[in-house]
Amino acid sequence: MSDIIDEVLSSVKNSAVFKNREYLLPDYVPDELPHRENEIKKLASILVQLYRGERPSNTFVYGLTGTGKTAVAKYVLNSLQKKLNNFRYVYVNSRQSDTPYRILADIIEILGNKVPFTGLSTAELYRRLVKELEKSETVMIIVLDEIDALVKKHGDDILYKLTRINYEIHKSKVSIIGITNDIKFIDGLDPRVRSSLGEEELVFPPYNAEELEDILRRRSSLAFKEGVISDSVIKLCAAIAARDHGDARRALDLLRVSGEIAERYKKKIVTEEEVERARVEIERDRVYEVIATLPFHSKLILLSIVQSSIQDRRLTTGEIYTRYRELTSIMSSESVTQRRASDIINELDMMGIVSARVVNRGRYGKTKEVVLAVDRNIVMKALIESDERFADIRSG
DNA sequence: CATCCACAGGAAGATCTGGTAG
DNA sequence: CTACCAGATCTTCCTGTGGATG
Repeated sequence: MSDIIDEVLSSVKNSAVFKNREYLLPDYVPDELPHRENEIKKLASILVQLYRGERPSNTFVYGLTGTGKTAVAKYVLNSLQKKLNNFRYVYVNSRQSDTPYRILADIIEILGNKVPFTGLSTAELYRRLVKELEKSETVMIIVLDEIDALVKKHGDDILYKLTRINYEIHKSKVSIIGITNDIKFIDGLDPRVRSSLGEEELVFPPYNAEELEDILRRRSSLAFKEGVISDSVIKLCAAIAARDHGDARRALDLLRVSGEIAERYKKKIVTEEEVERARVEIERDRVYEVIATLPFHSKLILLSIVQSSIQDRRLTTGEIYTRYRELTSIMSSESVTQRRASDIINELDMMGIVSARVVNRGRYGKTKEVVLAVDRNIVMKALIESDERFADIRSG
């Protein structure tokens, strides 16, 4: 038994491919951020107010995913922290902590106080945060990453409260850095929030293919052994990611998974073939994961879509709902209303599992046309494996 | 050219879970 | 114990709508 474990362990230790895989993981923050020098400079010059103990302007940071927004923010704050000791900062990812309650709880916890996981009112948490800030006399920088996700779900109320917090505290000062992928989202904000949060703005352009190549080269020389990665593989990964709005994270993932695949098949070098496989595998894993964690009725709606799709025919909400009702009656389960089903279809669309678009068919009404956007076999696999209630339902 | 299909999707609130405070 | 809270999910009720068709 332990032979097997030893074998697996030694295969990782004596990897033929990787020198140090960590450098390719998404949460690794490199010592230098190539091609983001301008952004670093701009952000630093905003935050440099801290040097005089003043509150820096609230700042909006825009840029598509994988353009280095988070990395730059963390990098600048960490570097400043080392040089100046007169401020504190909190980083909150508002996709993970996607409720007002969690945001406040996270901030308070990082400040060093425990709060219950649930049960209090947000007003109470806000009060506690104020109290916590009044304990000491510092400048507090709050970084809210991916705030668009939060605002979409819960509105801009918390943002308003956070921007107003300076009027309630006297000893400390708070400054907010809001990071967003979605530029349009600013327009939907309450004008008061927009003006106070957007005192400064910083835009991150996507990386172009050359810049991506450079980044990949630097990282792969740290992560891979000599000669494993050829220049053409780098170029391919960069090209794929550049096509997808210059997402560096995507490019790095691609490179890492390609390496993992090469390793799994006991190859000594990574070729274009592994990159292609990696691309497929990354997408498949993402889809599987998303489906497996869906709520029960969302899964049922999805199953209805799979079962009623014949080739690439587009389905209407009504057709899907009819099949869904059949399924719930077979399973003797409750069913949700069509109103809810319509929202669920929209959710599946946003996750990229189906593609839905609203069409007007004149006399034949307004509806959504829905097609499955992923391989049905993966859908079935994910459904069957994630919930035993689907175990005996086969496609057809 | 008005009609009317087959829904879209907004608003408000109900129900339930899993919690706190005193 | 009571009173209360947030958040997820869902319902009920609703108004809105582009264009094929009679």
